[in-house]
Amino acid sequence: MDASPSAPAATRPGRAAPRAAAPAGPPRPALEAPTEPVVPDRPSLDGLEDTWAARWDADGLYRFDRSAERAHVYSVDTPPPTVSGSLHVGHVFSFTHTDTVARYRRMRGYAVFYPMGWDDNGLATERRVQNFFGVRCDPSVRADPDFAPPESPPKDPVPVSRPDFVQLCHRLTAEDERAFEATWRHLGLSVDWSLMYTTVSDEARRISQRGFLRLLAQGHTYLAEAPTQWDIDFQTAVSQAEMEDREISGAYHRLRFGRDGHEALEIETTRPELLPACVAVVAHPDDARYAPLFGTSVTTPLFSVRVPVLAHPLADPDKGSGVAMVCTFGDVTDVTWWRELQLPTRTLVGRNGRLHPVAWGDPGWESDDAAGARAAYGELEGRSVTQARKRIVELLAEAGALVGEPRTITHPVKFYERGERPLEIVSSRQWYVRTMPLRPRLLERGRELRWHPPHMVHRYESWVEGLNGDWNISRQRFFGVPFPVWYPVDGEGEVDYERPLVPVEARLPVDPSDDVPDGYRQDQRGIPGGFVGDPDVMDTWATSSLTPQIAGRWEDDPDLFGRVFPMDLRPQSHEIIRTWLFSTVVRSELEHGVLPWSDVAISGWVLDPDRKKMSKSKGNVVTPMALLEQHGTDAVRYWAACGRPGVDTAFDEAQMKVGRRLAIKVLNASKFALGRLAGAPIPDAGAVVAPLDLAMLSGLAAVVEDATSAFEAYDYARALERTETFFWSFCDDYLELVKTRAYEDSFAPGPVSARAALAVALSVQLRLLAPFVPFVTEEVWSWWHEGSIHRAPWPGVDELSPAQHQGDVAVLDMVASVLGAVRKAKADAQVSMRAPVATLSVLDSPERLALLRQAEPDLCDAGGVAELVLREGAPEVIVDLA
RNA sequence: GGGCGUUUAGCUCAGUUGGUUAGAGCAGCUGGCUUACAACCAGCAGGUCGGGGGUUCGAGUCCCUCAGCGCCCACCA
Repeated sequence: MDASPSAPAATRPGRAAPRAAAPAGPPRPALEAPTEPVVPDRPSLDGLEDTWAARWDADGLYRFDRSAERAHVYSVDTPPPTVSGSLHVGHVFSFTHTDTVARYRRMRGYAVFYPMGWDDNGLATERRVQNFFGVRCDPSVRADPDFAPPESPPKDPVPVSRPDFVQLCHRLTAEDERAFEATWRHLGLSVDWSLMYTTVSDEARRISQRGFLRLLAQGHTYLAEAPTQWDIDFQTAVSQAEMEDREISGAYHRLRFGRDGHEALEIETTRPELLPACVAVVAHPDDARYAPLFGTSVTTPLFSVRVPVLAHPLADPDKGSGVAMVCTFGDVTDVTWWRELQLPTRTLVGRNGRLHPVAWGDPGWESDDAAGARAAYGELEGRSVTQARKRIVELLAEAGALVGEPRTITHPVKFYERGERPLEIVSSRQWYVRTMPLRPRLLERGRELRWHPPHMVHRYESWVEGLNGDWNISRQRFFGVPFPVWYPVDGEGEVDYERPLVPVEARLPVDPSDDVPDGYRQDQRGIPGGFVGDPDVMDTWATSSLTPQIAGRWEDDPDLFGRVFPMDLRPQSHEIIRTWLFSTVVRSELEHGVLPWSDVAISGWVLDPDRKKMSKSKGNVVTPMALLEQHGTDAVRYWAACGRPGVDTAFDEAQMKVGRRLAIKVLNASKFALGRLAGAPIPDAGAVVAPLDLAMLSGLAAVVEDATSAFEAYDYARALERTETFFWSFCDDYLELVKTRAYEDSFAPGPVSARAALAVALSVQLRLLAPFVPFVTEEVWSWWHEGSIHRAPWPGVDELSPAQHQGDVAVLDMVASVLGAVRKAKADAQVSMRAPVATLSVLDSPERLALLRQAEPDLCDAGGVAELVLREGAPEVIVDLA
């Protein structure tokens, strides 16, 4: 509701009581007096984007006022788009939603902190750089001071050094970012470009590294050698949040395990190639079939390795034969069994996805037939997982250890979301953030957040509840934020991972592959008694989880940070709740002990007309700039703003055409209204006395209240819908009804009332529409105001006084319905709407006729009615055309 | 397997605590150059509100159940 202290909390019969006192907001901006209207002869939408975007920039219109106190600040944790190509229509959609909210808050008087960031850190960028230039990062290549990328991408990628590769990343992202910014300006996003940040900048790297060091100092992060989900193509570890299931085809292979003096034990597996890595077989503790075997051992075929038969509740009696073989590591269940049953480790698959050499017969690789195992493994070693699978099936069949034919199935397998081959689990050393102990707290925090729409909280909760391990933040990649850590090398040349060397915060950002830890010299790198730098970079989310801190310049500018953090709004799409939203909550909780924002607004996806998510791979992506130029920005924004919060919305050019019509209507209706106001001082709302005018303003007051409460609830779409509906009936009915009276060259109360009502109604409606169609409303506002509409106050019902106390909406409704009957009669008679009506007879109740009497002349003028007869009777309208 | 959302006119969608004959836009059809707007205006037609059951004086709205579609999560041998 209106926060202005001058706004009377008036209650009227039949209207809901004012809502509970709004939280202390900023003072309402003053509404400047209009100037003499100057209306173009032929108003047009063409070129408005360029004109006004340049003007807003020159005027610093959206500059954040950093002197504002926290209670008067509205801060937005804008999602930084990934710089790996181009923006798409989904960005336009969701960023428009946020922009309408930011514009609303600004008009409410808030100092809006609305930055833009570019996420140019990470694998997506590496991939784009590789393809764009035709290069491949090879850390073993030495940096070339005269390095230049190939003129055009060659067939075979050119290996380049890590520093040169990173330079190319910077170069390409900088180009992309310029194009992105141009698109956003054309879209009219009201961001403060002086707050722009990138996730690979020195500032972002400093904050990211500082955040890591704080986690380390407080024991929230640790280094561990452990089974790790590994992408064999990208050659990097992957966290749970970056994994997805894909249904692929596989096959059950039934294998025969030897038992001394007994019939063979049959087990089924989809990964027979991991048989050499088998460390146990398990069955369910309650499975009577296998209970006698618990505690005994069986022997693997081909490799003759004795493995124990163990009981574990995760074994499913209904799956396969009810016995599973445990390998290190075939899947995450193997990891669980390995950990909980304290099984030995026999790793097979290397980081390149091939089976590495194994010392059969040595400790850890004992076999009853080491020579046989060596021979069998010789057929597999060096092969890829799929090749090895094919070969071992042949070997098993030859050995008579394969029962029947493999049964083809389709089953879900874990993939890296960007990857092309199934993830393998390898043992590796990684940095982890302790999220598991935090889960109950994180669930509480999730419930404290205000979610828009509310049901999105379920996605967060199911994610947190389903976490199965701490957050792995190490990535074995090149273009990212390095870990600010070195390790001492002892006299034997062994790296001591237990005592990492860290820099003081004042040194950040550092690159440990280039910089030297305090107390060491560069020539001690990699030698006994010296040091080595941590070779990895952080997970992209380890940096992106700090966007509130980066945008708010945490520690670098404490005054600013104190005014914007915790932030008010996190806008984002639902697909990254488990990554960006979750990780941001984690970091804020660990570092600051608070939620990073009070509200989160989740936008839906843009679907193509076939109801599929729009994506590049389907080739159905329309570039935003082309769209904006074709339909006009306001039209595209209108389409976007019609998409309900959190609801997937069809890409619909027809809806953009509707938006364009609305924008044109705003021009034309304004031209009409303001044309009547030229040449004399514009009367204010106090001059509105005609019942029809008061009725219209009363209706508008209800729209203002509705639009305001909708925006407060982040339902921009409802605010637009209510405003738009009113605006069209305002044009179709009210403007037609008052046209004649407003044209009258007179200062009698009637004509003055009409002109005052037009001025007030236009002013209020333009401001209600400004967050949605910022260009056309600014254009029209400029015809009769000095300043920008986007710094004008959001309308309050007090502006429509005294109308809200005296108006009766029923007057306008009644008159409009009779006018509608007149129009229908003319349409039925196939005559012009201008055709005269000799006699218009209205039969109705005395009460309704009384409503009509209050606007008799307006009705007759609008309908071309010569004689109006009002009679009591059963409701009927008789139109007697001349 | 668990969960969330969704299903209203040919299409895209409103429908806020249950309350007259269920609304809008687009597309369609019929007319109209009307000094704000022909990039316009007026009018018409079009729906057993996914199926079934229940609560109620009254259900698109609340409850149960089934189905379709979409998504999220899951230990996937």
